[in-house]
Amino acid sequence: MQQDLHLADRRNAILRLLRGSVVRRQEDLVGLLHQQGFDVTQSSVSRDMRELGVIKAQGRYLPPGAELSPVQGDFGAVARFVRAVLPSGPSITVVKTSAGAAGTVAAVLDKADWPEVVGTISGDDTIFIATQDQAAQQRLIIRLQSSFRIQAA
Amino acid sequence: MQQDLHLADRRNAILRLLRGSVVRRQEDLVGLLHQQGFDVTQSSVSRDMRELGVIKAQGRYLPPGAELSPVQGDFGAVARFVRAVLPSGPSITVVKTSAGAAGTVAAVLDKADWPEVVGTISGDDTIFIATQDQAAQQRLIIRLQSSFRIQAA
DNA sequence: TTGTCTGGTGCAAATTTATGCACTATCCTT
DNA sequence: AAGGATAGTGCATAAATTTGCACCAGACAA
Repeated sequence: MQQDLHLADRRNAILRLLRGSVVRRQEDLVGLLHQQGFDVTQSSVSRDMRELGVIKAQGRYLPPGAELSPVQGDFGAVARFVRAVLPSGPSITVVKTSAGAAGTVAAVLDKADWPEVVGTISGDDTIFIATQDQAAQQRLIIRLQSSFRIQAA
Repeated sequence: MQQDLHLADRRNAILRLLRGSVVRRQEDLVGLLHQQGFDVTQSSVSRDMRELGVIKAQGRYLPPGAELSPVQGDFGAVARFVRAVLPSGPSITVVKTSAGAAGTVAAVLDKADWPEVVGTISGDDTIFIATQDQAAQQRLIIRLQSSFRIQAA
């Protein structure tokens, strides 16, 4: 199907559109494509999405490879300040942040009010989080890594 | 809500389940959660998905951070062999692969039968792709980068 | 204790997305 | 040239996900 420019061009256009604008529904894309002269229906867009490997996260579509721009609530806002998550003994977990950011990150953690957390105290670039036992500590670490998008130890 | 173990534990369970199994529908997750003793409906799972920042790609749900293990068709299978995509003049694009993988990757490209591609030849770790002109070359490069998840030059 | 307020939830309806089917254009093979 | 595969698509419908609303339980203040 060497001369099927329509399909190929449309898919390129979709990738471009996803990079440039916030697309929440396939119908939105149909509208944008129409503006660019592509006459297509939601059915085909749905198929294009599958073929292109488009991702849906946080309620919007993203081109493959555009990873991690989306974030979850407050965590995303402070994730970039988090440097490491480390266990200390069976019940203390230490979170290292960039200088001066500990308080901000700790505030978000406190607000989240996770059940594993018994208490937290924070310095300038370090947060200590106390959990009841090792099981809770492990759950907490998994959760922290997930929330801040940190690669597993 | 410090003692709301239900919600917190359920969300941890969801993350764990998403890591361990292929979940294509929220109902699937409802079933898996029931097996683990969580009594919950699809409605809540939908809300959990949003809160957790779960991603849907290639028709399945993935935990945040678990990036793109899934792939699009054949491309994903060979993506890890692709080392670089480079333009050479206005119509030739060179794809560098790991040793011995060029043939395999080229086969996938040929099968894809993209409209921009005029022809390809491959050696041991290199593939030359000919396009009609620079415009086609540019589209091709974008597409290759997207398909193989390579960061833009 | 009693009245409020809030978060979490299920239910059912609304909204969105996926897909079976039919149709068309092309490509291949003979 | 004719016959038979194939890919791409729209339409209509099925399937899946989101959301408005009401309710309930626990937290809190009076």
